[in-house]
Amino acid sequence: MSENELSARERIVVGAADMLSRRGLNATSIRETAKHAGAPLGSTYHYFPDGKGQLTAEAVRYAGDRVAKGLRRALRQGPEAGLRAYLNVWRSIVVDSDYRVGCPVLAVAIEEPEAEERSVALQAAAEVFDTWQDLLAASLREHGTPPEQAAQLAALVVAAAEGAVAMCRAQRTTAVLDAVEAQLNALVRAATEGR
Amino acid sequence: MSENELSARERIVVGAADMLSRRGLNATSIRETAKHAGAPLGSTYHYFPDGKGQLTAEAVRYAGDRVAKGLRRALRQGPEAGLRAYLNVWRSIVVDSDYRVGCPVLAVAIEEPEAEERSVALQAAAEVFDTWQDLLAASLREHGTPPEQAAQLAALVVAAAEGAVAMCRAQRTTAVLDAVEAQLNALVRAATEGR
DNA sequence: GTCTATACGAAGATAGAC
DNA sequence: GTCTATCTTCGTATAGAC
Repeated sequence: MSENELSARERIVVGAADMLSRRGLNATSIRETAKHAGAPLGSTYHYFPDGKGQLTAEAVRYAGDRVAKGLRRALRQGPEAGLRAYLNVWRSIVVDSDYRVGCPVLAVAIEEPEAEERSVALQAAAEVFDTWQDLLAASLREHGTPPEQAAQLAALVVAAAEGAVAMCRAQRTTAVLDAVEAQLNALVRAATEGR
Repeated sequence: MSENELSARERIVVGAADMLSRRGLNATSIRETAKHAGAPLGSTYHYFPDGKGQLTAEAVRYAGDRVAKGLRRALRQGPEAGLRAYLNVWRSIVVDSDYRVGCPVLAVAIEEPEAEERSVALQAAAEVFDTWQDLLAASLREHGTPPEQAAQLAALVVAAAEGAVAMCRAQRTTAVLDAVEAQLNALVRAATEGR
């Protein structure tokens, strides 16, 4: 809301997203998130009265929105450009961090919610995945891909990117990301060939 | 090693793999793993003197070997059968657990190793991913797929399955897994068409 | 060789001082 | 309204009794 520098609340959310993408949900403590943002522990419970779940959900939505924004822009030049941009985002994140950073949404998706009711953070993760898929699928449809094929291919793209990022981190190579990009590129091209 | 019932050590490893696949690495405590296996906490440090890293690495290898064994068997009937079996394993795991269980190897892959040196558990995860890819790629090559294409397609299959499992857990639907299966099936069929 | 008891730190969360 | 101090629980790990 201020012109240039982020508010304490924003710094906490951004920091939480970063920690999630490095260490996973459980290893991301509110304590350290606050410290990293230069805020006292009590502040986090002032800004996020519902505790860790609420903060995590906001961090997931923040990260999801950033990727979606970039994807939307790239998709204006067509599905192939969108795919390239999408995969490049993930490749940059992985390589620039020396294989230490991955996807914060995935990190939240793989941890069992403690309570019976569905956690708000997991809900947020599902919505982010849906958004990414829908953006890709809509663009494919607009470029001549039949609806069902478009939805399937969009799901494959998102799933493969998520898996590839995690695998590349373990293997400390971009090999899987490169292979996935080659295969998906060919698929998207074929699916939009007739225009 | 005994005929039918598992040793305490084996029960600990199996339980650790299960907890990893539900809650992730950090939320899988040695304490609870021991309790779940009916063993005292001290025992785990007797069996796994190097602590949590060692136990985690063994759990990852255990889970990886189980999947690899099933995959190897299914691949005897060709790449399409192998793909079907591979995806069915993951679908069963996700659905039978009411979307609470995922892949323990992925869980280990996404958490930053604390020390500078590469953790033994992360190393184990990388090896499991490699094994799965290699099995699929070899089968594809044996059925006429050119080597580079076989390697790329195998990487896509493993990455997409990993991502799809995580996404399905968040969304509480098998939609992504279904979409991924349809797309990969067509790809594998096309890649082995000439036989 | 197995396990009880414990050390020590850090987690989530809150009460209540400023 | 912001933050300090603290409660309670749980984490890894170990010392040393059986």
